[in-house]
Amino acid sequence: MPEKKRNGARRVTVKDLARDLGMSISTVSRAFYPDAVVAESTRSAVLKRASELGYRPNPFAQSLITNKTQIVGMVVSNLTNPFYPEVMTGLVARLQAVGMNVMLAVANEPEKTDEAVDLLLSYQPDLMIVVAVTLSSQAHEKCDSVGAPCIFFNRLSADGAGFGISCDNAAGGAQAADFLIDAGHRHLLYVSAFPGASTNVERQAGFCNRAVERGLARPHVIEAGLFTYEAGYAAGREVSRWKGKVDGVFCANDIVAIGFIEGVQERPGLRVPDDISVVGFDDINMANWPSHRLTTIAQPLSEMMEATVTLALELARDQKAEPQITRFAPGKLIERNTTRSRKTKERADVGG
Amino acid sequence: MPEKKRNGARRVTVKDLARDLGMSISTVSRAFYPDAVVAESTRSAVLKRASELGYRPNPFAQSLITNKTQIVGMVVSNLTNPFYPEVMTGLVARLQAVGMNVMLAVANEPEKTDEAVDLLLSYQPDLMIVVAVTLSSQAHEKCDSVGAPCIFFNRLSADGAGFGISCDNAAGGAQAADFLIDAGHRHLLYVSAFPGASTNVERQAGFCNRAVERGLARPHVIEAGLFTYEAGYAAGREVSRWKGKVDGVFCANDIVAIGFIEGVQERPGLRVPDDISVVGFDDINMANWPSHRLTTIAQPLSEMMEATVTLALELARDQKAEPQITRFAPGKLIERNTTRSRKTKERADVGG
DNA sequence: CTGAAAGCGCTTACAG
DNA sequence: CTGAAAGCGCTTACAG
Repeated sequence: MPEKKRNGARRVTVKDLARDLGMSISTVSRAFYPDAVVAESTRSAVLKRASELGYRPNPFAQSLITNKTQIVGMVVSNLTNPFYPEVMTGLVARLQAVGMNVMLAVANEPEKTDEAVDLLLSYQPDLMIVVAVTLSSQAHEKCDSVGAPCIFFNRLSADGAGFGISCDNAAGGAQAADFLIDAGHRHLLYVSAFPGASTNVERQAGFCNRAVERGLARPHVIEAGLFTYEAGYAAGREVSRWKGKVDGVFCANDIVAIGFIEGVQERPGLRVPDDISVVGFDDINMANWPSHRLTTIAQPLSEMMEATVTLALELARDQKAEPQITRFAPGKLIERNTTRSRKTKERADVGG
Repeated sequence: MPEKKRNGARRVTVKDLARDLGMSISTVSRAFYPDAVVAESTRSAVLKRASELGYRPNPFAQSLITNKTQIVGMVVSNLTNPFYPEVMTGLVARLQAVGMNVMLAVANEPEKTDEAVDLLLSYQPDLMIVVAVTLSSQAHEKCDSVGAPCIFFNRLSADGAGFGISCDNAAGGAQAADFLIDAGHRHLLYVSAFPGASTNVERQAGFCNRAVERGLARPHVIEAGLFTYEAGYAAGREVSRWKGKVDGVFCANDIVAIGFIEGVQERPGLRVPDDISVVGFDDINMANWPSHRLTTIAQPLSEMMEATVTLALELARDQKAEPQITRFAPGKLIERNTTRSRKTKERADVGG
């Protein structure tokens, strides 16, 4: 039996429901819009019967009229950093809860990002959420021009345009510097990840500037290049071969820090935290595993995700015209086993 | 300026394009369908102008007619297992490449799975891909009944229905048993994860049955309960306190194995691999990190993903009526640092 | 090979 | 408060 739909179960439409209820389709339709004017008794009758019959308005037909799709286009990359699966899951779950659907595109190769955005855009998402991706300015403009404003989550857009939800990374960097300096470290190093990422730039600036403010030499910087374990590991190996002394390290994020620690310990006799203290950023789950026990600064993730959903809802309703960047204060530094105090007795006494 | 659309850039429609080209909208429309009969010169003219003007057929309007959406609904959970971000990324990228869009739902709480599926279904996906989720049979039936067949990736459906892409987990389990037994282990243990998962059941059966075939006592089984680091860790701690001797362990997957190893070593003097060998399953990236160097069996992930995309394409075209399960042979066991031979001299001699 | 017309499943002014 | 009608952007028999 070819030429037959996979199965007979035709979807029930407004027409069916209207006939069943002996009403016009206009009335039935209105019942699904809280703001539409319709007798309360009519509405409840419609809704009741609809759920019995399993009727749901066809979102495609709806969007043809309303120009709203309830779709959010989400562009992600680099899910090898466990921070992002956490973000994705949290965001998608929250968005689902308010009735929005997430259409996903992955942009692992930067060259393909624009293409991925295009594909997404053909479904006319009400807005875009960009996670851990650097959008070309053409792509960004295109989104805006078809009416899908972009929210940049965590990493902000290169041109500073669009909506942004992030944490105060500079303050986080400063916090890391203060912690290391207070604990007696004098030879600081920043392990940079992707140099084009706002998160990286801000954490580095916050860290280095604070060190200088506190009277130290400007910290060394080594460029790992990416927000990955492998990049951190390679940086760690390199540092392990340095002549110059380094006693306190702040890494661009946790996964880089974890890689760095393993890389730096490749040199026999070089130990974390005995010889070098290492601080990460994000507080991913793994940072608390017994094998890592990484000292780190937590991102205020729930707040950031809530704010994103709230903003998404506003944007989907065409409000909130003015793009703006919202920053949340990072959490307190969580001291675990990859840092230790280097105070001499004397200094310790002075410091209280 | 309220009451004004976010910006003027109205999307260009067939009508616009037809007028511009001086053709009928029927002709223009046909140009986008390779099978439609239209003069080649006409088609290329249309396509050329379309790309100049940035025209793309509105997929919503299209799907209203064709009943095809090019959307695949993807249900995932447990992205804390790094295996799944790898899967998701790979699958989404490949699906994108063939022009399909992925609509994502996360089902972290089992109770909410049906709801998530419902939301997805309202967008009439051509098919569903279910990853690491146990679907209720109602949910599964509902998908089928609205014409969205399900592909279960890796973990098969509880009722064995639907399409499935998996690896031969039983063979993998047997492989683990052979490896451990050949290396002189005699006291085997299987660390079970989620007992309802087909992957878990099959790996366990393959492992235990092979051990018995080879003349050993049926291996012990400890139920960690979930496919997570934490579950593996807890199981490891418990095993570390056992009186009975265990020398060879096969864990339901890598992340459980990594947790198990750290948990079991909590007991002073108990070492992996010196006292206990541990084998995982999946060969996630992390298994090869210096801190883990986990002996494991790789999944034939690329093959599995390719097969999924091929099947998805067929299903989207209404072919392939008969649900079936496809299994790929697992990779060879990769020996790293969490296992070692326990052969006595004598036995080693005998074994060659 | 091309065009005019019907219709997919909805929403929304417009009357009443 | 409700209904008839127009129309969103497309595709696809049906004629020619």
